[in-house]
Amino acid sequence: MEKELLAKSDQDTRRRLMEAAGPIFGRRGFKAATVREICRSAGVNLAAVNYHFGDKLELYSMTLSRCMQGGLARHPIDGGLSLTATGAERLYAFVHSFLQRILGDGNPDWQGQLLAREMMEPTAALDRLVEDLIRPMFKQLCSIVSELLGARAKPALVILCARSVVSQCVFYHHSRPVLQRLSPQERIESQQVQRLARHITDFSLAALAGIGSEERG
Amino acid sequence: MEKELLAKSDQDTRRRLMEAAGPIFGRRGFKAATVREICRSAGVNLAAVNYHFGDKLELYSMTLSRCMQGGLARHPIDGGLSLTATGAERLYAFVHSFLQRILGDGNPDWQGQLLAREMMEPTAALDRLVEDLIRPMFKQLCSIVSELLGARAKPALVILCARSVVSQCVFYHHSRPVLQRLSPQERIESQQVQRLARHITDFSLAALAGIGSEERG
Amino acid sequence: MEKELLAKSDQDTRRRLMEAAGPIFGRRGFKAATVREICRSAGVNLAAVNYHFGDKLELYSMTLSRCMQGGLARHPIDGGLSLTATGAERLYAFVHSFLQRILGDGNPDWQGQLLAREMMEPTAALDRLVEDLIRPMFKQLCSIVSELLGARAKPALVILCARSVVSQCVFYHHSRPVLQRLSPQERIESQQVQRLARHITDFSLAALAGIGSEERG
Amino acid sequence: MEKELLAKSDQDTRRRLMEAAGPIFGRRGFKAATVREICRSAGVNLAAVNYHFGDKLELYSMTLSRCMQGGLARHPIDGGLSLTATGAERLYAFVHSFLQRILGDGNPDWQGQLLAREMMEPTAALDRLVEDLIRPMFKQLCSIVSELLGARAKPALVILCARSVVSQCVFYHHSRPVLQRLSPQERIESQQVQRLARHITDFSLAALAGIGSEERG
DNA sequence: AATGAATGAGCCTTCATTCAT
DNA sequence: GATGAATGAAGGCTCATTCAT
Repeated sequence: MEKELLAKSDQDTRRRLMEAAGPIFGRRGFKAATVREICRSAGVNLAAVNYHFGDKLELYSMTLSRCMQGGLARHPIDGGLSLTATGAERLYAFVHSFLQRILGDGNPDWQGQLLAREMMEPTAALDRLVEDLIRPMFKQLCSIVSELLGARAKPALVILCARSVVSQCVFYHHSRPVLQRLSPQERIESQQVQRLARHITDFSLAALAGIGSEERG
Repeated sequence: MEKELLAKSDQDTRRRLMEAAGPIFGRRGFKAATVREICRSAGVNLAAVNYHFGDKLELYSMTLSRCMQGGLARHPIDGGLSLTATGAERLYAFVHSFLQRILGDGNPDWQGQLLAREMMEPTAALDRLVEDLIRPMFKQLCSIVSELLGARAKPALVILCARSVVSQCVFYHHSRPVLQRLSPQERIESQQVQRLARHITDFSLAALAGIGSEERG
Repeated sequence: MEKELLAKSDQDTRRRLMEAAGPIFGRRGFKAATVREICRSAGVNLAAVNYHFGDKLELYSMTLSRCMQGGLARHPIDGGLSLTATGAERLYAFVHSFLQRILGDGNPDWQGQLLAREMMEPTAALDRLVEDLIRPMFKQLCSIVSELLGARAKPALVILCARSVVSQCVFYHHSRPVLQRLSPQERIESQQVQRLARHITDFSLAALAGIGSEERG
Repeated sequence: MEKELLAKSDQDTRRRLMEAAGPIFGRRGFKAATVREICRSAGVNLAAVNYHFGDKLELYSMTLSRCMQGGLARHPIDGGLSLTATGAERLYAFVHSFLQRILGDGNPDWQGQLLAREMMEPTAALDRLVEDLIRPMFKQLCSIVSELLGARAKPALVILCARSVVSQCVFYHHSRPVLQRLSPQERIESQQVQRLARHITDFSLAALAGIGSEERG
């Protein structure tokens, strides 16, 4: 009856479980992650997952949605730019904050992995993820691209170009194991984020400046 | 007697296993796929995997490399270009054959999924895959990019630009579920491959034409 | 309801497993014994071994050490001798309790077989067995031998003589099948234990009295 | 059709199998030894065991009986002593040749292990082993003991004493793993055979000289 | 006569889940 | 409300054996 005095004070078992589940689901994937490992990591009883969440899948869903909300809160889409920023500045800000989110140091990438897995092997949770998080972000990028394209900004071209920009960012996350093997000496880490953001921005600015203005030979 | 009329047409248990393993590993991933399901699907005995491949990982490894070699055979990197092709033509050929390999073909999507999974969650098989297939392909792209950059082709820049090109291609595969939800009306299928290849090439050509020659404002 | 009437009388699955494991490991050996047979014999679920012991080897290890401790508890090394006992009395007590342990008791032969197997074909469990149980027992025998040798008790000789004593005891167990075939009419059973203990003690006392004092002819 | 020219010339596959089977059965035991390992070691096809011997058990039986015959041929029971040898000399010769057989260097003990296993877990083959090999050897030892006991040589005492002698020899084989752990620094190898034979003989001679002549107090 | 290929039974282990306090 | 104990289903793998040349 003095249980409340212990660290595992009653109801926060739920919270501990979700905090432990995030990295493990992220690293291992839904199937390969085990309830045992999560419970051990959370320091709770093996039966706690079924008791608090019913089953493994429900714990996964909860973890995923909590992860989304957290990511959105920590890295606002517009990175706190002034309204007078140029298109190039806004593009750099977008790219840099995107890279920061998926390559950054604080949380060791499990959030990125968790979302990336969900994107490859979608569950019902992906629909909400797209509407709440991804679509707003993509619309913002489209407006930046649109501004940079100026008169050439037809809707179809804007979307294609926005995809070209964002693809360069996610590439460094999705393909990281391949990149590490192709260039073992290069460290794709947080110190490199600036350099990568600079290149992606430059590449994209040049592309946006040139595309559509001349006919292809 | 001659043979059984349908199953086990020759002594091709090995081939049957690999053909059955591809889609299953692709759909489920290495861990979640079961040897039992693969054997059932191949119509062979459960122990056949051990006999022919030693263990599950080796079967996976073989399947993976056969999958990529098959893709390369059907869509050679240079798409049958003449030696007099311009840099722009070679870039288009590269991009188009790449997209064809991962989006086109009759085969559903299991080949793409298989490779995408391996890149996100590498097993021991990735090392061989990178050395045997990815690195040569990447080097070829680097030579194209280098030609297009001309005098500005410093090694570091060439690599970054090659990544920017290839990232736009893989994006359409890795992020397909997200794209389908962002633009439900758009059908990202083999008919679209030409249009996408055209855009990626144009975007990249413009970028390669402009990058490094002028300072960013 | 109270409980089930017969099986699973308490929460003694652990104990039931160890009791079932003893005879089976003894009869079949570690490798040939199967977890399935042990669980069936114990009336518990197949996964209980993993839950309670981690794996088969740990169950074996526990069974082994419990078996030897049980034997020691039933037949203490010094057989309840007074402190004023002579060396000859202590030697007889040692030999008699040793034989009782491996030949006597109601239990059939599985305890002896279990230990004999482990000594011939050691697993990781033997190390612990030697340190915890065999070495103390051997040291006790050495002290008895040392007392009987008196002034001739050089360390090397003490060890060799102690081995000579203990070897005569274990022989009746290890070589039982051969002895039964050599002397079919003789019943090597618990009734004979006293007679055998008497011979081994006499033989060893005479040896210890004579060895080292005279040159061999 | 030129198969006869190869090393695996036709029929000696049988011989190769039996030669390979001996050490493997000896080291691992019947159950733990695998047909695969034996065939690989013999350099023959996996199916050869079943083809030549019907099954694994028959190969084991053949190997065992061949091993017995070989052991008998190499180490004659009486070690080539002159007929004028004293009892003490004959006892030493017996002990030394016995130890040589089970601890000696030439064949790395697999024969001893094979026989020891058969003694602990007898199959039908043990009967023959006892009659052909062990009983003659034991009778010879009895005659030596009888000579040394002189007037005290009652049949029952002779047998008990002969067992006490032989038990000290086999002990160094059966309990070798325990001895290695009890005295890790001591190397129980062929160089030691002489020293051990000397001790066992001295111990036994002293015992035989003293036993039965005086009453135990 | 001899073998590469294939098989089915069985092994130990792991898993998410449920039960009985 | 929360947990240690127990469970049944399944997984990958190994084995001796048989089949089809």
